Amino acid sequence: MTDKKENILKAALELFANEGYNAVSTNAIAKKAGVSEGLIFRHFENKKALLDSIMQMAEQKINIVFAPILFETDPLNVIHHSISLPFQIEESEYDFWRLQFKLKWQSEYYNVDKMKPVIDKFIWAFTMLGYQNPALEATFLEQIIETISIGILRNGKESQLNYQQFLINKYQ
Amino acid sequence: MTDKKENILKAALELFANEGYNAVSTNAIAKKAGVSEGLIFRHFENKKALLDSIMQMAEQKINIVFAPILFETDPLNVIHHSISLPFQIEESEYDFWRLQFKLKWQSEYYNVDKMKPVIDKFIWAFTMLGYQNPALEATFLEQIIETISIGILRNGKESQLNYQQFLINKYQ
DNA sequence: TTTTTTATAGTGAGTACTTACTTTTTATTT
DNA sequence: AAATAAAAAGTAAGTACTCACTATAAAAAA
Repeated sequence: MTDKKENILKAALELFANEGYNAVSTNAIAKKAGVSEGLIFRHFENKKALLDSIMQMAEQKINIVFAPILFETDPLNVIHHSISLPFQIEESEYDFWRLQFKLKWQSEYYNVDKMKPVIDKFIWAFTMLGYQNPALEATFLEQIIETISIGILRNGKESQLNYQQFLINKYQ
Repeated sequence: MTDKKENILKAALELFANEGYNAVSTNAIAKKAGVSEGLIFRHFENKKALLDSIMQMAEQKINIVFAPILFETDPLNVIHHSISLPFQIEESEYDFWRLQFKLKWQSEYYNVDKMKPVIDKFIWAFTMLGYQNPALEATFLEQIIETISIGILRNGKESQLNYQQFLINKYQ
């Protein structure tokens, strides 16, 4: 991948994440990336394909982030690790995640199955720990993690630290 | 308010909620509302003011929906009633709420204080019930309610019914 | 009551400008 | 010189918004 292509992807990510896909023009992306507008269309078929390319990278990142949980063998660790996960996101990747949550509200990008392996792991963990309703506990935990992530993206990690401890105590 | 003005508001709400503000043209709104494009700008200063008008109506609805909770005198009822609240949303109002959640990701519309009175009521309830950390429990509950609401808007009420019972059992 | 005035509601073609995308021209590498 | 990469210029279809004008209806004056 050429430098300029990477610049385009980076610029597009930042703009899409903060302003929204429709609000950002290809001209604005080109300017931010320091390239001509035409170059965008040499590297990507159209504006939509540029977004798709970003989202594909996102899916890889999601897999990497959740991989340690899938390999975790201690059920309680699965839960505690999951709660702590959002706090390990680097600030440089916030745009990435902001875009994910934004696009969750654009139906064509909402993909339920993306989290399936993680939820299955949660169900396994809650079963092992003898919880009454592992399936519901699992989706509950998933949503809690999402909520913390949103809180961090909006108000920073510090704002959610108490919350992290509070939740870890809940799951003992 | 004239019929046509109401048509414009209705059409704009539906389109904004499903496609997103920037993705919808005033031309599309006019066509859906069955009016001339010019009429939109007679009734509203600009496209943004049309959205503002919709959001103002939304704020009123939010107040009405949460009012019963603020007047509730039994702390456990506050919690149970809150969990059940999302299930009382009528299907005809889904667009309304979808737009709310969508715009939460557009910073200028995100208003923390909107829910302040409700959270204060939650804190009061958890304090009365002798919980160790009422403030954190309150934001936790708020986020749970938001999560259920999102689930309902995405997958319908039925999909969240088990969840409702599960949560009410959690708070006994 | 009839006529006149004034305000409001509504239209649809036109405005300047922006959009995503294409074609042509220029620079750089092999 | 040939091939590739990038920039610049261009295009046609939209975009939000305006404007001159008409239709309706309420208020005021006769």
